[in-house]
Amino acid sequence: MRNECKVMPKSITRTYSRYSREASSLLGGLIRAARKERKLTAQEVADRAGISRGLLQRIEKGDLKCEIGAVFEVATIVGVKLFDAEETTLTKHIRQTEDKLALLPKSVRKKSKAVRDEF
Amino acid sequence: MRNECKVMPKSITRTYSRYSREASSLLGGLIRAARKERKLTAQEVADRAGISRGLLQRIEKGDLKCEIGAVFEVATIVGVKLFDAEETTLTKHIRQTEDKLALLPKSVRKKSKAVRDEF
DNA sequence: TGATAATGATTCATATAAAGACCATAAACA
DNA sequence: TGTTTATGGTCTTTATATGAATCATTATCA
Repeated sequence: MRNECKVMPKSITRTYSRYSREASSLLGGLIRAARKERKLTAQEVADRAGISRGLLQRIEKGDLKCEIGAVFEVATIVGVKLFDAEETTLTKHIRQTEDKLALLPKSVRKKSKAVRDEF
Repeated sequence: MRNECKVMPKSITRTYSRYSREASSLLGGLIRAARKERKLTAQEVADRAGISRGLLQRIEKGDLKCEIGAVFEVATIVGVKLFDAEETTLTKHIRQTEDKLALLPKSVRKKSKAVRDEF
């Protein structure tokens, strides 16, 4: 007898681009390499980041389904710089981006679909 | 009467370092700026990334509690390069990291706590 | 080489992120 | 300036990521 379940749980399977997968994989590898270079155990880093060892494992594997905050924390702890920018420069960058945003239009307007290019 | 709830739901409040917060804020800002420059609506980008508009909003705000996969997807779509590396270079980088890892010891060993430095 | 510690992998319960629908506001363009 | 569209926020439900515990395997060091 097929379909034993009464209601099929419709799971949402996300798909990721190759670039995303590779970027995450690289980041995870960098974190792992940095951790070993600094001779830190997985448990130590996990404790310092306030996460579980299991999650750290997934992060180092480049699992895309981790919250970005945990990844950034771990990266910071083991010394992997995001954007290879210094702490001081980072704030400046943020301000520059805000300025740039101020110049751009606040909302993007699309042409109406009722444009008559039918024939 | 205090303690109305039978069981207190112990919520896990994560704390983040300033660097993580700033890095995420910067990334979100870059994404938002890039999206506007390319004249894409939030809905368009969300659809292409396969996420909801609400999640995109949080990503652009630099919310640290988003899955990194969604953030990377969006970044890729609007043209924000992680690691400012080309797609081709990325694979090479990954390989280099793997090589580097192969040279490092497979597990990190801490000195036993029973080290007698008591007095 | 033996003892100990780190890692890798699984499982389960639970906190919570995400989707989806909704409304209010604001901004763009005719 | 009126109309339409994009955005920002809130709420509820559902899917799922995370923590915790456990076990097997491997690697390190005495």
